[in-house]
Amino acid sequence: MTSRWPDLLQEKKTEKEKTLPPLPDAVEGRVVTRFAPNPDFAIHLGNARPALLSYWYARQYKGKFILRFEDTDPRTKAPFPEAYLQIKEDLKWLGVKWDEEYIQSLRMEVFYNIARRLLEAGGAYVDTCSEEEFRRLRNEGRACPHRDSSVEDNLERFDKMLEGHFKEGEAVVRVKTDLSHPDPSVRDWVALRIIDSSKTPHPITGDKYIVWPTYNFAAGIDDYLMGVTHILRAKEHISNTVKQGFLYNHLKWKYPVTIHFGRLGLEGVILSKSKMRKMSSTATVNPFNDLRFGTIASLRRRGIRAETIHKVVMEVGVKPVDAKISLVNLFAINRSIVDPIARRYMAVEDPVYATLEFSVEKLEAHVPRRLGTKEFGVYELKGGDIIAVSRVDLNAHREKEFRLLGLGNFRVKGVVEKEGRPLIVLELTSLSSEEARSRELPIIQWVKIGEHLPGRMLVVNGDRIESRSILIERSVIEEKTDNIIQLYRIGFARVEDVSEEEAVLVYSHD
RNA sequence: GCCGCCGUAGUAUAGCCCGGUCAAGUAUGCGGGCCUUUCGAGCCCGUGACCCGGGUUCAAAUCCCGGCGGCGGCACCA
Repeated sequence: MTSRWPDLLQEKKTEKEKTLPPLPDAVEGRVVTRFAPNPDFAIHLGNARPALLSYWYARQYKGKFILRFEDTDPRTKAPFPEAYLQIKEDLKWLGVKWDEEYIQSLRMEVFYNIARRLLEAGGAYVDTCSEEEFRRLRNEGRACPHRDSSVEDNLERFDKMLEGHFKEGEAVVRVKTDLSHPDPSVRDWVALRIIDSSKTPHPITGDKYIVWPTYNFAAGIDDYLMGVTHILRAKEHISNTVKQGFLYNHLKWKYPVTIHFGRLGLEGVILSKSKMRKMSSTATVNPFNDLRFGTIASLRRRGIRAETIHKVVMEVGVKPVDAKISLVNLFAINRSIVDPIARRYMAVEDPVYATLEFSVEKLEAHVPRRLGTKEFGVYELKGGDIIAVSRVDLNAHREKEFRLLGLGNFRVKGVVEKEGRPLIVLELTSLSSEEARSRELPIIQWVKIGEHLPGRMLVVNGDRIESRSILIERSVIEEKTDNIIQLYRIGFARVEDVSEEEAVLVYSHD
């Protein structure tokens, strides 16, 4: 008994790090999970939850993880050809690796075969009632006349569906469930329907198929055929689990262990796929990473790191409650990750030009590049050199002394004209940073002309994206695309593109 | 029509399943202080909350009942 006490004490101390709870009925080496996105758009933060949790569990139990594209609606959720690739890229970026990959639109014969088996088993029927008629009967808990058709009739009419004898809406295959089920949407749900793919061709199979499985039919079948043992998905699928249960009973299959967790929302960005689709219809380059979107591609472009998304998803875990994270909190997590690694640069907006006046021959500036290191940007300044500062800073401190970061303390002495333009004259008062601190002088950043690079910084402002022009230290040229940097007194930004002529940045957060 | 979830500080949330360790944790905000080379970054300290009513219990944020309030999902989308 006494020997157990030290263990207990130690556990208390180390329990800070969140871990995933054990997966029910999981056997090491036998776990199979899947992520099954619809390629009608890129995935967003909400999708990262099932993707990461499914992948993490598969890995934790040394099992298998499957990526499956569920693209069986060319009509109302027409897949985006580019989305298949984008989703794979997003998953890779998130650190998710899949062992197998499937595309449901290439498995249509599989679905048709199971449909025949189901019809043969008497577990389904071809229904040619109108939608309204069926709905009326169903709401009263009554059977539609086709429910009692013979197996032969059903098979024959299913073949007619495949052969194109019916138009959209004229025939569906329904799974027999329970006409008195309290949830009307469960009653004899639709397994296959007709979509006229000559009107709305599928990006992969074109107009080859006109009978398409619904989500519940296709996903239910594939989960079984692919040997999925554990389904991790959001609560919105609870009623789908009930529906698929009837399918599994007809076919004498055992349903996988299912875990339903809450939805993960992000405030301050657009998460609605239909809205994003509409907005991106005019996109010229990449339709998926508009900075206002909550897609993984957009967050990434905005400088959010995969590790940040991992933390958020781990934090919300597999709990059934919905979670809504604010952009501010996402930024806070991201900042803690990015702050130690981001190099610092000075950049100014709306530049005002100034020349420095001092009595020594030259000045040397040391601009700290990286926290806690001896890495500096070093500048030598001689009389007559020109620097730029932000207009707002100059206006705010015109009357007072201020410190130019890494250089010295100055005050505005006057204005001279040079080549027809006004040039502010700044007079050195002291080099001492101690003095600046003790007198609480404001510190502002500056850029030496001649060692600068013009730049643009994209900033999300409400529902608009602004492009602000800046001058930035030329040494930013050493940064690579996707690096996160910090601009003094402005905030963190991601390097989108940098060349000899221009730096393009995307603003992340303070 | 049906199914389900949630109401914790200004905001977003943890804790609730397995009641006591919760005079309630974290982030952000706000107030104050600190920072060897200088930041709207960081660090430290402080501030501030369990929807209402009843019940069970020695003990309830946690269980039960009722009320009020907010939200989500399904139906030939996935």
